[in-house]
Amino acid sequence: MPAEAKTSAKAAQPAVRAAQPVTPPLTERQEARRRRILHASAQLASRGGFDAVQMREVAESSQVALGTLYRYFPSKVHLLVATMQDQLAHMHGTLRKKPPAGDTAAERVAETLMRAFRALQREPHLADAMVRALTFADRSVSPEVDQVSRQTTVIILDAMGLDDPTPAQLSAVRVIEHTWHSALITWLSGRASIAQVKIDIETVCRLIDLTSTDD
Amino acid sequence: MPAEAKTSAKAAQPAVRAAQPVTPPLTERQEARRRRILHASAQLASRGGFDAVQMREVAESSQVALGTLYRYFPSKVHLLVATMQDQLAHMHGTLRKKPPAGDTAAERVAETLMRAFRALQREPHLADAMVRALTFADRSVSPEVDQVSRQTTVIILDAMGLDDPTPAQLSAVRVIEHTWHSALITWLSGRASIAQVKIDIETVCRLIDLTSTDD
DNA sequence: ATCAAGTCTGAAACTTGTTCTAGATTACCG
DNA sequence: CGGTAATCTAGAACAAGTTTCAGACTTGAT
Repeated sequence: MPAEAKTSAKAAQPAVRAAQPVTPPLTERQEARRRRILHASAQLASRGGFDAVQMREVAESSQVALGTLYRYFPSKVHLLVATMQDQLAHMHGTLRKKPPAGDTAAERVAETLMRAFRALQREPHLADAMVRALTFADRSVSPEVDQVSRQTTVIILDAMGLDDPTPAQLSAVRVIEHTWHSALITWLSGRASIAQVKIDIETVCRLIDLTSTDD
Repeated sequence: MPAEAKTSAKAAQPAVRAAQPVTPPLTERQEARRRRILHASAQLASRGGFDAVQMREVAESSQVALGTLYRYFPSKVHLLVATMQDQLAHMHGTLRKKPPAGDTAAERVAETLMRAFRALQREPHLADAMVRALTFADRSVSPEVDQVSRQTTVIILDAMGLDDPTPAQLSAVRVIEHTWHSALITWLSGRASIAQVKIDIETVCRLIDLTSTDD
């Protein structure tokens, strides 16, 4: 049974279950299919954003039957969130190579996020598709969205240079993530400029300084 | 021509235009129709959230033809954002009556937001519909979403007790709004507890203190 | 009161996400 | 190799948002 296909229908189990733990063995061809699907998804998204990722087209592009696509990713949102996980992994790798150079944790986090932001600016449609999916996701996608969130947290903590953060620091990180997502949305929907997003990120990163002295 | 019907199609004008300025005279019956629609929308949303607001049902409930519904609100998202504007106005009125009592601006803002949060908890499905619509909105809804954002800003500045905020304070307010929206989403999708949202709000409100001393 | 323009209605059509089905194909076990 | 269960395919079918259209109704101006 392919990766995300655990919660197959959206009417069934109310309970949450882990997304990582057990990845039932994927045969090579299945792995290849999964990869083709994600690739097609990213490609279509890079063109027209969320709306351009049409399930029939993804299926066709990736040489897979519609039913199979739905077996791998139980909904369009699942697919796009998985696409985001994929891209995030890339980005984390890239970021690791050149760690941010700021003096303070706040500066390094801001720099890291701005770097990520510039990467998103290169593929604004892709960014649109992924971010919209992420915020539109309902409970049935929670495990996957949570995974993205955890991954983001790791990236930020990395930038801060922390191994075991205090609760106050985790709160600050959560708020930074909130701001990050929401600022992206306002940018994507044309309600905020790039400069504005930069300011917001820098502003929220000040919270980090607050946690070293205060609380 | 009814209120939001300015940008009638989504393929037409790329330009943004004001939502408030000119409200071409609405006859009484039109005003009544608009009200019925918003009422039906809120009612359906209060049951099953975003998914339960089905355009055909809204039309039927409000005794209006489907085509008419679309003339008043060019999409489901427009409708729900308008519903949110409506509810926000209510809330602002309610909040005005009992201003928050905290000593610092940060406390008052946090208290105000928590009060709003408790109101949303009373109608979680309605909250779901409105917030999901807000974050899912694409550029064609920008003016309306912006209006909601401005309204929220006013509420927060009210709580801070400010007349003309500095740029730094406006940044802080924007970050608070980001956090507010995103925290709501994590709560609505079951990824964060009420307590967690409270902490996030309190955390981000500290930024306000930062703007009085620093910068 | 009457006419023209604009609005509203009811119903059908179209689009795209999602589900379902019957029949091939593939993977694995003995 | 043969059999069986799981997977995949093609395609129809369904659901809900959106568009379209012909005809009835309102409104406002003359």
